Amino acid sequence: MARASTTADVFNAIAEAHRRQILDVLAAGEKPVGAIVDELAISQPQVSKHLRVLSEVGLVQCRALGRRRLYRLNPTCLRPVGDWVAKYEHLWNERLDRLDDYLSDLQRREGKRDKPSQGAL
Amino acid sequence: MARASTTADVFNAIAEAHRRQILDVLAAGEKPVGAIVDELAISQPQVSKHLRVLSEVGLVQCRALGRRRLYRLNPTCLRPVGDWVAKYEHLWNERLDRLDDYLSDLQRREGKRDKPSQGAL
DNA sequence: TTGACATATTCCGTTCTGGGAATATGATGT
DNA sequence: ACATCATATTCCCAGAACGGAATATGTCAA
Repeated sequence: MARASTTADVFNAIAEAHRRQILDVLAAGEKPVGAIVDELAISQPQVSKHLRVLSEVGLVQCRALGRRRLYRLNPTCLRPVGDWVAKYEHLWNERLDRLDDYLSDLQRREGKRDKPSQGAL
Repeated sequence: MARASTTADVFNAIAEAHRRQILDVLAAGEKPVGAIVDELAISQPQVSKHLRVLSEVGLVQCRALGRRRLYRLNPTCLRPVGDWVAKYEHLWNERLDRLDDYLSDLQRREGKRDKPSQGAL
């Protein structure tokens, strides 16, 4: 079967560092291809190809203006990624979470902090 | 140059759906390879290969116990991904953000809501 | 030691990739 | 019509991927 297509999935699309850089540039606002080429050190054909991938997964949208094409970020498509990593966020913030829980418990119950907070992992 | 190695980067490592599934399984706690093979519908060699990739980028860690190998999630390595998508979170929550801003302005200034909120994007 | 079990590795084939170079498409201005 | 600018596409290549099948490694039990 070989590797999945980069356009199969937002996860595959953002696996490429250059593509993430392009999204970062577009996060500042709608821009024509040339502006991306200038900001990053990528050749124009490469930028166009990456933009094609990003647009096929819906991460960017295009609008023609004269002989330029303005690309704009469509951040909604990053939600699946955000949701997926969010599941792990509390794990790498575990220490802080426990502190928060502890403080919340202190505030709420005023001295009855004894919940063992189910030590999974 | 061809495509980047899956072990080059956490982003590349999690691009594969099967690898994300494995991480999801391990989020519940340390498990031997066989348990992952049972929970998911992936052959044992494939699971081992995916675990190797995940371990090379640091996403999982291994511990030998008898003839089994217990794999455990190392969620810290997902932070770069979390941080990267976090930059976009406020964009896909924009409507809520604007509502929040609006309400804050209402509360703070009591009726002077006229700031055009700089329409970037 | 021998056999059964748990996991890792190697070999193979198909598929898809990112980059470079060259070229095609398309719009603007004169 | 023409030259120029802005972008997209095609052709090519080396490299890497996943999956399957087979095999190697390593551990326990008797």
